[in-house]
Amino acid sequence: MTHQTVSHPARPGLPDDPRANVPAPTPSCPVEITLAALHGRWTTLVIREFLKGDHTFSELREALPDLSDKVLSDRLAHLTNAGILTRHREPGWPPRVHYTLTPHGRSLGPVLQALWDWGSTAPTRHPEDG
Amino acid sequence: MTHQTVSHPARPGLPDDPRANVPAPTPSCPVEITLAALHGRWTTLVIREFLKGDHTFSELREALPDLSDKVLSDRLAHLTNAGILTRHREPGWPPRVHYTLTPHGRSLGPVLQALWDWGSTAPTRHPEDG
DNA sequence: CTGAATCCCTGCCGATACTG
DNA sequence: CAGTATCGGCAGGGATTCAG
Repeated sequence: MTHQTVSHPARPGLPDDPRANVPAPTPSCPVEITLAALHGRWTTLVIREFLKGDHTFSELREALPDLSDKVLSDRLAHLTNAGILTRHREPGWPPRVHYTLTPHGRSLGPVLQALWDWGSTAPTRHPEDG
Repeated sequence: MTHQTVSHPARPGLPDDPRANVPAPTPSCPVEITLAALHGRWTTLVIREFLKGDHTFSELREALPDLSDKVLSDRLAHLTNAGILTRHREPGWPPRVHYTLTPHGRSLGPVLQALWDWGSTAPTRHPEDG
């Protein structure tokens, strides 16, 4: 599709939705939901691997050698829980677990694209402040 | 603008840019740059206030009563440092500091919109896992 | 009024060792 | 092979207090 049919408010980023009028960060805010899904180191890189195709645990380990087993396991559980991945354990030996991107997970593509686009147009960087 | 003129790769979220082939999370990745800009609790809500218009320190305190002075100060410094806000100290008394969104900061609108849109289409939520 | 300094508590991430 | 259990370091964020 080339264009979304959801109602576009006059000012981008300011949807006229009741959930937008929040006095504090709340998990029910859609923006927070997305940031929570992407939360954590390595998470976006893991999603990026899945945008190329599905993987098993070992394949991911090869693709991201600096990522420890524990954190990889955490990320996969987190993303599965968020409805971004589905887990499929293949019977037999050796045990192999296959992870696949759900349609909802694949729809993260444009989101990552938006993040990439903005980050590519950075003006002047100020290294301090962290 | 209604439409971006940057080259769109065949698969969204998978730009054919050398910076995309990273073996580990690195600050030079545009996605990481954007996530770093939005990083921290309250950050997106502060940006949201500025999408409505510029504010002083006190006005922000009124708009976000549950946000402590220290964290507000941290966020403003962070966003100023990231080129999203500009700081203007008005002479005279009482001291007032005016913060304004830069063009680069205003261009975060579509990014927040993308985050909102994806978070609005969440399928089934699994409360566990945090 | 604006914002920096300090203290404490919590949660993330990495490394290692262990289990089905 | 694919995880879980545990521990330690470190950075984030809230409350309070102090300064320009």
